[in-house]
Formats: sequence, structure tokens, C-alpha cells
Amino acid sequence: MNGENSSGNRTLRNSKQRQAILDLLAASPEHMSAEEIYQQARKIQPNISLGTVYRNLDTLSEQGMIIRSSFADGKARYEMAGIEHHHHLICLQCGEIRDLEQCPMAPDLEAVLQEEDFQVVQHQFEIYGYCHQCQHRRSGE
Amino acid sequence: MNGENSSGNRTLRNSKQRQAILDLLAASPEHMSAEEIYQQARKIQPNISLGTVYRNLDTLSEQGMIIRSSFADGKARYEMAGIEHHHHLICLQCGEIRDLEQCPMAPDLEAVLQEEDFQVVQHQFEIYGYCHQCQHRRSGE
DNA sequence: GTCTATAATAGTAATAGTTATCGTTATTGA
DNA sequence: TCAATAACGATAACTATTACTATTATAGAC
Repeated sequence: MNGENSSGNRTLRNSKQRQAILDLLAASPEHMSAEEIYQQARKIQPNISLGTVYRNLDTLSEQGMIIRSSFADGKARYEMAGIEHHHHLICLQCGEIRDLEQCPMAPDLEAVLQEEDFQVVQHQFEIYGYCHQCQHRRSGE
Repeated sequence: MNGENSSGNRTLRNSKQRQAILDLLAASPEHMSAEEIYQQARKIQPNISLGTVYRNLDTLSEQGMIIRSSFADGKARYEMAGIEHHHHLICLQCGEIRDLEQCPMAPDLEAVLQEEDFQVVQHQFEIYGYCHQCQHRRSGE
């Protein structure tokens, strides 16, 4: 049973590069883009390649260890899974992404989904606008 | 006042290409990607270029005439504005995008936003999963 | 510890979606 | 009809991501 686990998938190995990526995501102010992860990871593993970062982000989200969200700027961003489920508040000026703990999956929504017979895998909710600081910065100019 | 309107922006002209794009979006089953719009538009304006499509989609969404949404597959999709506000139900198997009329911006959410002093410009809510048909297709294989 | 299968890597090329450039064309108000 | 310039087509460039390939490193078996 070399290279295969019970469900027919390959067995994961633990490389220094993968560990560095996981450490970063675990420690970081989350919502990192692939490029950001790459730049940070280079400080720990100088020879790491961007391809390796993408490959690992893919593998790790398949495995359910991290969560990928895609935003309006066309970039995907990643964060550690297992943290409490949440959504995003994104400032259009400074780009800050804040967590929104309120989940909009209200009971009446569930009812509609059941009626439509739609089997939910994942949902995403983002609010775009201007944060407190940027509102003042904008009006001040 | 040539080329400028009251708010300092350029005055829009009405080209056959732009009209074709608007006609398509007005008539279509909505949520079209740039590429889809391009392919359809070529049937009406054979010489239209993909660049022109993108340029118009940009201009028209700046103008507020159409709405751009970005999805998990990395592609932006466009639909006519002015229709009732709605969100999306996206099938991961067949890619069908259905409208969800329920808006998750519940009153208690508004309260949180006010507390955070976050000025909302736009919000996006998407539910990914499997539609009725694809659930049966999947279990049957 | 050594061996071996292969997961994972670095480096690089390729792709997809989108934006920018530039010389030409066409729209629109005067 | 004319002039200013918005919009165009063609094409190059750019960004995010994926694929390819030869090489390296991990981890279980011996």
C-alpha cells in the first residue's frame, strides 16, 4: 500500500516548504494571497518557488486544512481552516479585510434551499465598502 | 463643453459595438462572462474585438448600467443593472447560476456595520453546491 | 542505518483572464 | 460639413494560476 491511503488518495508527506506555509497561515493575520505567502515563506525557505506555494495551497485546501476564498480583485486568498466560520468586510480604499462573525445563512434561507433541493457545499459572503479610517481620510481630502 | 459633462467625466457615445453588448445583456439569461459576451457579440458585429468588450464592460459598470460579480472560478460575470437586487446559487457540477432573491443583509447585520462604522458600497453573497439535477446525476454514477 | 518508491521540489514554460498601448475610425455637437 | 475626441481593432503586456520535467527528499520497509 505504498503511496496510497485507505481512500485511494496519495499519502501526504511533510516537507519543510509545506510546513513553512502552514506555519505562516497559522500565525498570520490571515487572508493571505499566494504572492504574500510566497514572499513571507522565502524568509524561512529562501529557495521555495511560487509553484510550490500554489501546489501546496491546492493540496492543503483539497485536504480541508486551509480555506480558499476568491475576492473581487481576482486574487484568491487563503486562511487556516478550523477557525470559527466567518465572512468578510473588505475596505475598497486600504484593502483591509476584516472578519464578520455574523453568518447570513438565516433559517428562512435554508428553507428556500431545501425547497430548491440545492445541496450546499460552501457559501461566501462579502461586504465591500469603506472602513472607519478611510471614510475620514476620503472626506478630509 | 466638448467631451465633458457636468461632473467632469467624458461624455459617452453610442457605438454599434456597445449597443450590441447592451442588447445581449438585456436579452440574455444573464451572468455572462466577457468571453461569452464576445462570442455572442461577434454574431452581430463580426469585427468586434475582445478588447472592446472588456473596455465597454468596464465603462458600463462604472456608469452603473451593468453589474459585475466575481466568482470562485476566477472569472467575472456581468448582468444588466436595475433588475431586482439578488444573489447567486451556483452549481459546482454544471456551472448553472441561479438567482436567489433572498438578501442576507439582515437588520442585525446592519447594526454591526453601523457599530463598526463601515460604509457599505456593495455586497456579494454566493452559495456553492449541487443543484437538484446534478445531485441525482452524481449519485447515479 | 540503508534502500526504494514516489511525493514534493525548483525552475521554467504555458495558459487564462484582463488591461494597456497605439494608430485609425466613427460619433456627435457646433 | 467640420473638428474634437470617444471608441475602435489589433496586438502586446501583465497578473494570477496551472502544467511540465528533471531532480531531490521524505518515510515506510528491510
